[in-house]
Amino acid sequence: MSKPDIATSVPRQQRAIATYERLLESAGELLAAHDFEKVSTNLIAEHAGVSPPALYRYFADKYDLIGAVGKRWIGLKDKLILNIGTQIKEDPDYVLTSPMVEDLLREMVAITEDFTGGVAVMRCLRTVPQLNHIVNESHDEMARSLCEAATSVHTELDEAEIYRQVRLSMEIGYSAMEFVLGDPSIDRKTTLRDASLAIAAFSDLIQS
Amino acid sequence: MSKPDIATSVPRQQRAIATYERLLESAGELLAAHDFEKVSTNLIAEHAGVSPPALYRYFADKYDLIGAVGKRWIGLKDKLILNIGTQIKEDPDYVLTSPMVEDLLREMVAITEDFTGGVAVMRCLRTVPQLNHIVNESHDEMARSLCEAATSVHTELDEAEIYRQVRLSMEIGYSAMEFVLGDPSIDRKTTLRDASLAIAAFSDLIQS
DNA sequence: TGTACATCAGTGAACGCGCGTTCACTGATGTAC
DNA sequence: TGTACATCAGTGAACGCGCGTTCACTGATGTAC
Repeated sequence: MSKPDIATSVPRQQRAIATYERLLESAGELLAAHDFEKVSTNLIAEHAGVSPPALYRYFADKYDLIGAVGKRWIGLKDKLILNIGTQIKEDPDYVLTSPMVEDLLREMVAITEDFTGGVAVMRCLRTVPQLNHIVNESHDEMARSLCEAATSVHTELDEAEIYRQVRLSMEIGYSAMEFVLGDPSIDRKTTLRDASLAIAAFSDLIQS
Repeated sequence: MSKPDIATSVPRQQRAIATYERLLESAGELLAAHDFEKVSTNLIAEHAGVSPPALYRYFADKYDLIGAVGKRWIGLKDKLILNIGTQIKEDPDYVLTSPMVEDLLREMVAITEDFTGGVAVMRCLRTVPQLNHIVNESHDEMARSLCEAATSVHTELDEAEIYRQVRLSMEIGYSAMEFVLGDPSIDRKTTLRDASLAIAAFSDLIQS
């Protein structure tokens, strides 16, 4: 699924794995420094120290490459959410509160800042039509997962309604992250607290 | 300011005004049907029934043209916000409530749907780096305006804090609009209500 | 009211550019005997 | 342990394409006398 083109191959030799990794890193570094449209395949290859055709051995096209970078970042972020689902299932008395949502947002912001080019990657996942499905699929998967965990423990909850609430929470969380990461002059702590209060205001999963 | 290049001119003759308007309309119609990157200047000109160079009489470049479309839409949206500022100033007892915010969001959604290519225009204002400043300037201007209105009437409010809250409200409102406009399967009414509750949860301007 | 003239509006053809991508190829690596 | 061979990894050069934009020009409009 992540390798749509049968012509692309998975790196096997050490040298190949190193090249693959350098391509991903280069894409991240270049996205951090330039607008998406300036980051061409030729530039990525050059920055990675390989010739342009080398890129097409591992990636079907430009979007497949940038998408692979995006999936790495989004995977880190998703792990935090999946953890919450696990805790809900394991402990029937587990309750989410808005400070916990605030911590979650802060951790996600930290992950994004640690990830090379993370802020730019986050932006262009939302921004580039060909990459959009990656965010949508992740949000959908995460919402389903949380939803399934919550309704399996609290059977009185309406699944469709919880799903909708979680999806909206993710949209709000994502935009709050983009807001604080995009404008360093914003009071980050207060803004993330407000965003968590905002989410708590309508979510049945969060104790107010 | 909206005509950065001195070589571009304002349309004077009736024929010219018609051409100018057709270019804006064409851009909107094409954005509604195709991804931003597929909407080229040549395509816009063709769709408007003029030759490509005609476009450069009125617009410095592609972004100036798309930006002009964006400013039209954003101007309609901003009028609603400015109205609220006016009401705050005129009536010292005027209080905002979350249902009022919900109505505001609904009106903005309606305006966007009525505007040709509005949903696409909204997206690419956020999406295209060269157009980003238009949204940022509008949000900043609107936040300042509301802030000034509120603090002139309620002098106990902290201006910087109110500004931050209003900016965050706008980010959340914008993303809620993108969410419901981008996915027709979402329960629109409930989601806009939740978004208004979310905003009310942290805003000192809104009575809870 | 008619005409001369300045300015405005729009055209046809072509441009340079950099993009993503492909081709035919060479060199590197790993493996079987 | 050495060698032959298959496969993997990466290269140099070039491609077609469509983009945004410009140039030198013609035709349309409005205005002054």
